[in-house]
Order: sequence, then C-alpha cells, then structure tokens
Amino acid sequence: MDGFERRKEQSKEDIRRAAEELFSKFGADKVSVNDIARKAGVSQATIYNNFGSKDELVHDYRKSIVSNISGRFREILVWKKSYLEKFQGLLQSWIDVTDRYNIEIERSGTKQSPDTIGQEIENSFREFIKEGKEQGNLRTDLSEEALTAYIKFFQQGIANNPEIRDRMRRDEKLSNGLLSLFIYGIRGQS
Amino acid sequence: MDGFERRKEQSKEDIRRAAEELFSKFGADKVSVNDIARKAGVSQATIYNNFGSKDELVHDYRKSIVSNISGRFREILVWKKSYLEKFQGLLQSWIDVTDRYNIEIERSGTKQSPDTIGQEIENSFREFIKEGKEQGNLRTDLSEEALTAYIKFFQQGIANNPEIRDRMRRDEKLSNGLLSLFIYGIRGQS
Amino acid sequence: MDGFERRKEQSKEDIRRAAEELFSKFGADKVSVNDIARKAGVSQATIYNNFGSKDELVHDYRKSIVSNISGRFREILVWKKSYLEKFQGLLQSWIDVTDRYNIEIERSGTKQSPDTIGQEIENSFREFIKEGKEQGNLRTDLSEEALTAYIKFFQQGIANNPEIRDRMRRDEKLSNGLLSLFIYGIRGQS
Amino acid sequence: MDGFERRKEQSKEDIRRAAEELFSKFGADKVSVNDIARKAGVSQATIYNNFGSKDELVHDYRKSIVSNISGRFREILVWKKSYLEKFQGLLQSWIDVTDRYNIEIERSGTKQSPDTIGQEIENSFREFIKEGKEQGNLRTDLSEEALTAYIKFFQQGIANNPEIRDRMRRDEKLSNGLLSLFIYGIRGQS
DNA sequence: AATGAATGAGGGTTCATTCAT
DNA sequence: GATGAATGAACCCTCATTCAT
Repeated sequence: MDGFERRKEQSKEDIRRAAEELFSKFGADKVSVNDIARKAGVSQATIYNNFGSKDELVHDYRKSIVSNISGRFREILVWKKSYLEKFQGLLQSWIDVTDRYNIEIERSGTKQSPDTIGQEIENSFREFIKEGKEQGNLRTDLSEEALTAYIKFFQQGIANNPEIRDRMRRDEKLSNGLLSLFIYGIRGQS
Repeated sequence: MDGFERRKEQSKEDIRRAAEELFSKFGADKVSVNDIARKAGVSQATIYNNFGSKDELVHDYRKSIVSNISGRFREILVWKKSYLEKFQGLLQSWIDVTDRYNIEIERSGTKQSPDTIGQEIENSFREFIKEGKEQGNLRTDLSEEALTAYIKFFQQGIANNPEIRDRMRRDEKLSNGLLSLFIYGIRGQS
Repeated sequence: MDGFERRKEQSKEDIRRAAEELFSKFGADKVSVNDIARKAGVSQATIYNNFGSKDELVHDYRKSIVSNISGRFREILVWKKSYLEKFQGLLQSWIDVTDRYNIEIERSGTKQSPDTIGQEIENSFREFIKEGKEQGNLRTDLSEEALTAYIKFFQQGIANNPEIRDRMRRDEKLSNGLLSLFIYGIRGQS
Repeated sequence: MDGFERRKEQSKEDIRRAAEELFSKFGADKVSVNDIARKAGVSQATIYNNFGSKDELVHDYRKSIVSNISGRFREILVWKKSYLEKFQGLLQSWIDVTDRYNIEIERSGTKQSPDTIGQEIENSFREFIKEGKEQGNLRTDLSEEALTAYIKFFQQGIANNPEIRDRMRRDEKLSNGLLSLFIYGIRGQS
C-alpha cells in the first residue's frame, strides 16, 4: 500500500472511527453526516466519496459490530471450559461489545434493514443452547424457542442498560447475582 | 369550566390522542408536529399554544404511559392471589401497555429527560420484590439490585420484541416456558 | 377572501410570478428554488408550503402556459374571418405566448412528463388543419401527418428563435414573407 | 509525436469519444465530468488536464459537430445535381448529424457561448439560398432573411423532433410530403 | 502527464417553531 | 384562543474543480 492508498485508507478509517463514536453515543438517527465530517476532519463530500451514502455508512458500522461480535463468540464457543464459564465468557464479551458500540436494539416494524446484529447474536446463542441441552447443562423440558427468547432478554437487557453494565463491572456481586439468576431463576437452587 | 375552556380541553385532548396514536405507531422521532396537527384536526400553532413544544408533547405522552402503568400495577399489587399469579398479572399488564404504546426504551447520552417510564416500572417492581422476599417467594441470597435488574431485563425484553409478544399470545407453551425460565432459570427446578 | 387568504394568495402569486420570470429566462433546470425564493421575497420553505416540490412548481408553470394558449387559440378558431387571417392570428398569439414564457420545446426521450404544451398546440392546429382541408384552404393531397409536422416546425421555429420573433415584430416584411413562405413554400405562387 | 504525446492524444480522444456518446445521449447538462471519466477510463483530473473545464469540453463537442456538418454540407453544395436533389441531400445530412449528436438548440439569455452550430448551418444555407435565387429555383420576391428563417425552421424542426425523423425514415410518403410542403407551401402547386 | 483523493458551493427538501390576524 | 402562513436551520446529497503525489 503506497502513500496514496494509505491516505485514502487513513481518511476512510478516520470517518469510520468518527461515525462509530458518534453513532454509539447518540444513535445513527441523531447523527448527521456533517457531524461525522467535522469530527473526522474531512468534508462531507469525502464521506460520500468513501461510503456512497449515510445509509451505507450506517451499514458499515453495523457490519463491523457484527464481525467483532462474531469473532469473539466463535473463539469462546470452542473454549475447553465448563459450560458456565463459557456462558460467562459470552456475557462478558457481549458486555464489552455493547459498551463499545452502545448498540441500539432496532425496533422491528420499521422498514429498516433487518436487525443483523441481533440476528448474529441469536444464531451464536442458538448453537450454544443446542450444546447445552446435549450436554445436560440446560433444561430439556423447554422449547428452544423459549430458551432463545430468555437468552435474548438477557442479552438485550445488558445492551440497553449501560448503568447496569457499569455497576456489573464495579460490583462483582451484582455480576454473579445476575448470572445466578439467569441460571437458577428467581426461585433459586433448591 | 365554561364553553371556551371546554373547547380548549377538547382540542388538547384531540391532540393528545393523535399524538399517542402516531407516537406509538411510528415513534416520536418519526412523527412531525404537522402530522399530529393534521390527525388532530387542529393547526400546528394550536399544539404550541397547548403544549409549548414538541418535547413537552412527548413528555406528556410518556407521562400518560407512566400513569397508565402505575394504575394497573397498583391494582395488581393488592390482589389477593398467589405471588406467581401476581407476577403473571404484572407481566400481562406490561405486555398490554407495551403493545399499546410501542414503548421505546430511551437511550442515555442524549439530552432527553431521564427514562421516567423505566423508572416507574422499576419502582413498582422494587416493591414487588420486597414483598416476594418477605414472603419467601424469592431467593433471599441475592441483592435487591440484582433481582431488579433481572426483572428489568424481562420487562424490557418483552417491550422490545413485539414478535415474541405475538407468539406468546398465540402459543401458551412459550408463555409458560418463559415464565418457568424466569422462575427457575436455565438449570430448571431441582 | 379575507386578509388571511389574500396574504396567502399574494405569496403564492409572487412565487408564481418569480418562477415564471426565471423559468422563462433561464429554463427550469437552471433555476434553483432558492433563486425563486429570493426573487419572490419569501423563504424556500414557503415555496414548499405552497407548491410541495419544485417539480410541482414547474408543472404549475407549464399548465399556466397551456391554459393561456388554449384560451387564445379557442377564441381565434371561432373568428368570423378568412382562413389566412385566422392563421395569422394563431401565429401572432403563438408568438406572444412564446415571448412571454420563452417556451422551451422539451426534448423527447427523457423521462420528463410529456410535452403538454406542444401537445396542446398540436391539437389546436390539428383541428385547424381539418377545417382548412374541408374548406379547400389547404392542399388535400397531403396526409394530415405531414401537414401537422409542417405546422409544428413553424410553431417551434418561432418558439425557439427569439431573435426572429423580434425582427418579425419590427419588420412587417419579414412577417409577411414568412407567412407567404408558409403558404406557398419556396417555389412561390405559380 | 513521441510515445508520451501519442498516449496523451489517445487519452484526449478517449475522453472526446466518451463525452460525445454521453452528451448526445443525455444532453451536456445531465452528464457529469465523473460520468465521462468513468466511460473514458481515465480520472477526472485527466479531463481537466486536457480540456481545462467542462465548459471547454462541451465547446469542443459542439465544435466537432459543426466541423462534421460543415464538411458534409460543403460536399453537397458542389454536387452536380438538381437544386431539389441538393436540398434533399442537405436535409438528409442534417437529419443524420442531428440523430448522431442529438443536438440541443441552445437557448439565448444564458451566458453560454453563441449557438455556433446554428450559425454554421445558417451560413451554409445562406449560400445555398443565394445560389437558388440566382438559378431561378427560389422565389425572388422574398428577402434572404425570410428565406433563411424559413429554412431554419425546417432544420430545427427536424433537429427537435426525433419522432418525426423516425417516421420520415420509415415512411417515404411523409418524407416527400414534408419536402413538398417546404417547396410549395400549404397552398400547393397551382 | 496522470491520478486518487478531497472539497466548497450549491441542490432539493423537511421540520420545529413563530407571528400577524 | 385558534389559525394560516412564513421561516431559519438543518438534512442528505451531487458536482465541477483542485491538489499532493
């Protein structure tokens, strides 16, 4: 990659970074192309040269999240550890990614592109659930559907509540408590 | 209240109703003041005379949700039924309200007002948890904080996933499955 | 019409007038909404309030031309005068309208709306041709198609050549010459 | 001409060709420099290196039309054929060129350069008219001005109405009809 | 000499808000 | 008190043009 390409990649990366920061802070809807341009130190036109449209920029942003998550999750799923430890790993990964991107769980019902992020997570967890059931780590009396929804609630809950994420990081008791709740429910281990 | 004031209240109520319908259908961001005015059959200016700004109209909308929820929850909390039945009642209420208002979980980081809706729900549940612990219906080994977060995840999960709400309504197994998961977690009843 | 409506109509008429002047001078493509707004002494938004889009404003402009022409032509077609005098009348009308609007003959082949102006003129002339043939004022050895095209060339020729229009107005000899050419062609009266 | 210059000329010719194709298809206004660059397989900057500005490129395009027409016309004017046949030849040439370049008749009032194409045609025809008058093929009772305008109307009529050109090519009767009209006018040969 | 990248100026359009009546 | 009309600021996007390499 010579000087030219480096410069282009530099700009593109600057834009990406600026977009990431702003999108994650305020949500893509609230961020204008102008905002991003200012933050990246380029003109609006440069953004269009590099990404074509705001939509594509948002797309790129979401794709980068997905790829980030996918990578982390794939790694964890092959860990040689206990099911619980893996689950903790997934949760921690999820918290990290969520924190970084301040992911918005997209509302369905709009004409937006499908929620690729949620989809990716769901797929990963689905595999995890199958494994858990097979290995006797999960209840077998419930449908995959119910388990998926349950896990989804957790995952989204973490995504949507930064203040809880915050407290989890500082307060291990809360972290463990939630994990325990997840595993044993509100009734607790008998 | 004389004729004038009655008419004024009439307009105000029309606006409120129009706003509610549109906000709940498309989200406050996607609805313009003009949209509301047309739907309410008044001029935009009338909206400003009555509410001062769009922000205040949104505020009003959110407050009406809160008061709606509060009422329902207060009723349920004094039911003479089992803890579980009450919980089911709360959940159902929450689903109903969520469906009606298509509640958006507000993101922090913006200059918006604090998430009054979530706050209200949280308060109600906090009381419910206290009661549950006292009556031995909930694990006592976990902090109120953890339990609150857990319940919040559930509540938001239902709010944010209309397709799951939908399936719950049609498929009692899923509904019961999720309730069971909530109560006993993924490990299941021992 | 009270003060309110008058004000609105005032603005709308101002905008129309400004648009007409600019469109006719530079062509709709070269005129921006901002140009019109400045000339009309209103904000761009006002134009959108009144016309919805630039396209509709252009539409309105073209429709007003058509209706202007139509009226004039209809009047002339019922004149109790000789065929030639009528033709002169039509031509003069056409020159006047063309001068006022500096009509662009739209290029076919683009996705623009059909050339309603040309269409209207053509219709009027078609009727005129039929009458001329019936009354023995026009050659009957030629197809209506050929005659229509011939007349169209004349009409467009006048539209597209302001400098000729100009000279025609000042120099009756040219005017009569062209009329004679139209009637007897380059060979001349035998 | 060494390798460098040859390559430069190559680029320049590529650009010209691309511009011609696009201008003639969509009109100079609707074609962006980028469009041309992509089609020519060069960078936008190369276009500026070779032509200085888009305006000059348009200029160049129009000049090439003029030179094309001029050449054809000059050839025809020295034909050893009847006046009518020559006229037919001119007309046919004009149709061909018009079809190839999809010539736009420029509107006055803009800051564009004068209509060089029309000017060139006019000059050619002026000569032709002089010849026609001298040889008794044209009426002598009319000013050169009127005759020129008459011919111009025809020429522009053909340029501006592709659908008529089309029908002329397929339907010899229309073609002959128009020629006859041109020669004998609407009154017809006595 | 050719290029990839960047840009300023301007395009059409929307919207929350204000103001004269 | 309600309204019709008007508006400034912002939004996304395009394009002719320039400049470092």
